[in-house]
Amino acid sequence: VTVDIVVFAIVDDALHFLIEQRTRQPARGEWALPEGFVGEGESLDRAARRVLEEEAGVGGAHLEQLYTFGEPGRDPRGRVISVAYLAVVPGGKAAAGAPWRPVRKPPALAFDHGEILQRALERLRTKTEYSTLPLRLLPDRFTLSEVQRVYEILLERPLDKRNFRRKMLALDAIEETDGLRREGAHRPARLFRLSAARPYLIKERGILFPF
Amino acid sequence: VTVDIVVFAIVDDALHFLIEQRTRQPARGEWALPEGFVGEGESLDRAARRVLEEEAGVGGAHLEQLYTFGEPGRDPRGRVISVAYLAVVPGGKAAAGAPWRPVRKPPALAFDHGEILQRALERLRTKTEYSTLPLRLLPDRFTLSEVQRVYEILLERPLDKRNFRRKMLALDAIEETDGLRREGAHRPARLFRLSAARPYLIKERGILFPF
DNA sequence: CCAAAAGTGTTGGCGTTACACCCATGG
DNA sequence: CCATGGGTGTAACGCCAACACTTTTGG
Repeated sequence: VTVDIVVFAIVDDALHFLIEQRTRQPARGEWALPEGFVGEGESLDRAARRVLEEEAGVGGAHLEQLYTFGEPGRDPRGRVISVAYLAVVPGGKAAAGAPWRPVRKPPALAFDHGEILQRALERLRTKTEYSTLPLRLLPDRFTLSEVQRVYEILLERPLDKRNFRRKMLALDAIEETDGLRREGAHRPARLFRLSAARPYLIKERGILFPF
Repeated sequence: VTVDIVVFAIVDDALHFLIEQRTRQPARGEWALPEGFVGEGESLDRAARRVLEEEAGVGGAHLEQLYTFGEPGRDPRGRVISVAYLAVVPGGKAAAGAPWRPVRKPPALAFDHGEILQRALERLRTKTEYSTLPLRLLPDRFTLSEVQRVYEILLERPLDKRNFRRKMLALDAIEETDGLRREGAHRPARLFRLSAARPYLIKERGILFPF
């Protein structure tokens, strides 16, 4: 049993994910998702967190279980069952030299990792619609315009500035700080942070039966 | 690695799930979810389907992966990782003598099966809001009132008849047949079936950004 | 003074909710 | 003829989407 992790970050105004070059057989030299065996006496969540930190060098990220892949032929080592995780890290922490790849044209990946990536993407995009998970892609302090840019990247369409701000603020997921960001020849932007009260919001109400 | 299955059905106008009495150690004699080891060369989905049919005697049900449980201490046999599945079967097929239990006051369950049940319930309720999964709880032919009753049981609140019918029909998930159900001293009810075109609908649009 | 991004309100339309009565049948 | 559940339409309201200009700063 292994854990595989799809780590997302925004790099250069585009959604990227993290890969590793495999150092051992099988698929030595090929690109793959960060992966590791689950240790004896180690929970799945802890294994995922460990792999994320050891293999990918990323700490404190949002991490959630995604799906479990267990097709018999998916790994040449024999029967390997892989519990896939989805991780989301702030763009700033994306180490400069790390092998981030754009999700728009991903490289060929070993095993069934391409399929895992697709499922992670689908989950991230779905959650963009009804949760504040995308806020995890932002650094500690951020402007509302940056939030909007992240949502636009994920949804792949432009959003109306006024409507976006009104809705985002109404969620109470972020709160003002007294900081300002000054950069460039224009009015400084108010800085926000995740609100302590409800840092991660999932809207429970659905589409079918709001009545 | 095992698969555990939470099988839901409507029995006596209440949501029930299926349990089994364990015939072997560990936890012999206790109640538990239908469970089985994943065979060599068997995919997880196929293992789940097999367990569902062999252990629970249910065929042709809707089946989907739910979550993977891997806490080190969850099974006294040692390290057992369990891929949990959610199954939904028509109420009619609920074998008369089968050990269905109401989800409202479930019996004590072995291992961490209580937790698995809770997560399955949460998923089913969430999907009730934005998909037509609940239609799988109905028999081959059904009336609109029966559909409404199922949704009311799952959501635990009454729904307006006219609004419900309008919305349900607008989804194109069910279609009229020319059959009627006559029972009791009142107007017969039109029978419907799952529509061939879109038997399982998930609304993609979310709450946050419909604009 | 100019360029560039930040910030701010209102209105029309559409979708949702609320609501009450007639229909068809069996006994 | 009466009891029972099946079946149907509309109007008011609230929410959402569309839309343009002023503010603040650096150069």
